[in-house]
Amino acid sequence: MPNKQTASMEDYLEAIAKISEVKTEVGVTEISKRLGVKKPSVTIAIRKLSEDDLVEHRKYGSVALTQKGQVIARDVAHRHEILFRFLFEVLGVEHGTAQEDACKLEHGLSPVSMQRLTRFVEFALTCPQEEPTWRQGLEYYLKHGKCNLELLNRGHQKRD
Amino acid sequence: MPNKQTASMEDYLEAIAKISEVKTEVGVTEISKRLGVKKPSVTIAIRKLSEDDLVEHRKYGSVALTQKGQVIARDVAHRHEILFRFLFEVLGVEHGTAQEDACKLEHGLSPVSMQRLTRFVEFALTCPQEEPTWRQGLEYYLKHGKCNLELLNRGHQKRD
DNA sequence: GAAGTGAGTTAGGCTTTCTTAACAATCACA
DNA sequence: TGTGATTGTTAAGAAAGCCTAACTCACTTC
Repeated sequence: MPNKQTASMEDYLEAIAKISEVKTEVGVTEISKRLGVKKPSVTIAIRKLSEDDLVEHRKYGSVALTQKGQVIARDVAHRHEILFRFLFEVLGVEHGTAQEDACKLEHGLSPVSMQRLTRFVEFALTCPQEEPTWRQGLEYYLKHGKCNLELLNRGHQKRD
Repeated sequence: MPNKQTASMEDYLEAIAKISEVKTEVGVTEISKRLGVKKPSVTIAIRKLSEDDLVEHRKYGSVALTQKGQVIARDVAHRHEILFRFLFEVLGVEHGTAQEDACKLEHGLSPVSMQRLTRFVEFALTCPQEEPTWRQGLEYYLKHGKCNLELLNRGHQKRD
């Protein structure tokens, strides 16, 4: 039972994970700043996560993810990462916007679609290194809203 | 002032629009079935939308979108459509899942990203008709998780 | 060791969205 | 025309998330 969490709770878990990459102690204030919510909201969220065994927390102490919490946090972060890369690197969306959008989308995509998107992003960023045409064609299309026919013709020859 | 609506209200508007494509009268029960919520929820939502001048509604009568309501509904439907086509036609996600996911994502994407995605989907589905390699390559990658090198080599020759 | 400061918590309240249960209007048709 | 089924509405309330205000705790500093 991977203990399905709400979008909001997933955000808290993700935030805690991100902060503990950088700091040894994760505090309520830090989480509150990162997520743009007030401290009481954090306290309450932590209580809930704690009841679900996703974080470790003693009153007035610092917060830490449990094993279970880490699993979910990693999953969310992964979803975020993929979406961000898709928006930023493939579609060329501006950095900040891509981050914001990834934050919102990361909770709505089914595992199946996520898996497909992951593959797609990998494909887009690694596979066609020696085949510049389609990424170039995409870039052109994103910019101009129509195909670059010249590029298309240049890029390949009819075989037999 | 385009009267920013919540995800939920957008769903109601979209549903009303979809139903009125098929039926002359849009009823509470119909909306309720389509969105999978109970009728009182619909009544309340309609009251709210009515206060915002997005739907026309007399007690016990049928519901209709106003001009303003139609604008928003069309926009939501468009976002849905693009996301669906991306998931279904480009990524090959199963029809039902693609619909569900599109429903969730359609509220979270910024206009900028949406515009880019639209372009991308157009590009993917129309441009490379004479250039089978990249879609084929993608298909292969989605299935096997790695590049089809043979296809890559077959698809183009080094120029000069 | 008392006082002040910053961090964390509790209490109470608001909004959104949904629910169930009970009531009211409308319509079809005998 | 009256009655029963369908449709729509009201009332009351629950859950999730957020907020402000007011409190408590812990830690530093003199």
